[in-house]
Amino acid sequence: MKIHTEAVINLWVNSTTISRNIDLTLSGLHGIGFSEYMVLFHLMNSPNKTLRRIDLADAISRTASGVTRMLMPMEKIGLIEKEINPRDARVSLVKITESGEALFDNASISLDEKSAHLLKRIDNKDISHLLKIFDKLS
Amino acid sequence: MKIHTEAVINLWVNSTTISRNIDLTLSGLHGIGFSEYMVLFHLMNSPNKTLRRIDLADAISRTASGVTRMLMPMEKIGLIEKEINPRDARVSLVKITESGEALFDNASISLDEKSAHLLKRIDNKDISHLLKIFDKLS
DNA sequence: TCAATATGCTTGATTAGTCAAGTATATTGA
DNA sequence: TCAATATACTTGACTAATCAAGCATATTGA
Repeated sequence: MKIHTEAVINLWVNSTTISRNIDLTLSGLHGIGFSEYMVLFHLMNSPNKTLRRIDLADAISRTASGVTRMLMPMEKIGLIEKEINPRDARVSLVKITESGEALFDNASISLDEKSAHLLKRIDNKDISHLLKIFDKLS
Repeated sequence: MKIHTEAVINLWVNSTTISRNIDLTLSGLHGIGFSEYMVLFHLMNSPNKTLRRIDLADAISRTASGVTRMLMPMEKIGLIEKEINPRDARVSLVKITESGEALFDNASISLDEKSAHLLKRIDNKDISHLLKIFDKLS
């Protein structure tokens, strides 16, 4: 078997297992899944903590309609809010709320713990190497 | 941000992008998604090319009912078939068919090409290192 | 021995996501 | 200028997966 294929399969297997695990942890403790966490994560790391829906879709590898559906309950429970773009009326901006930020901060602590646990068999040097490799991918 | 968390997030982001890409390739060329390919993959690597549904579920990080639903169309189009376990009537074994094997072989070629393309920016030494790190995870 | 529990699987109801089509607005180029 | 095209988003119809409940069979321990 070709090593690239082996790498891709291993990537799939491990990330599937890991994200399932994290989904369970986050939803149990904070009521959101890994995808919702990633939405908040991208918002937190954006200028003005605001993003266009289409860019959000791109960031989390989902379609525009997937994002629309996903944000509906998140807006309902007050994690995010809509903002208008005065320059372009087609655009609907998404902004994280105060309570969204608070939840994100708490969820981040849980994620830190869980991540450390999930990767406990990998030493720090290998983790750094892993990050360097991922950097080359993007 | 903690490096373990960063690694987990990068793993998620990259594997999401990559599996989306592979889904498109495989479904366009062979009519199956990455998950279906992984089912065939695990069957091919099992003694007798046969597995219990519950072990399959475990291997691809899905629930038992997810596997039941997923295998229905795969059986319909003749990629897999049911086998009885004479020792335990609760169990329904899954076996890959001849035509399933043929499709798997063809799909593997496409996957090889696509994987090489997706990881083209990573050199072979890094790929090997990546595999070693993944080994430690399991 | 056989009631209690555990295991393997399927099904009904629900949720999450996709695609294709539609709406509204913006941009482009003859 | 303004028709043609492109972009951002939403919606309806569908597909895929989940969970909880249920059924059948196996295993366990008093």
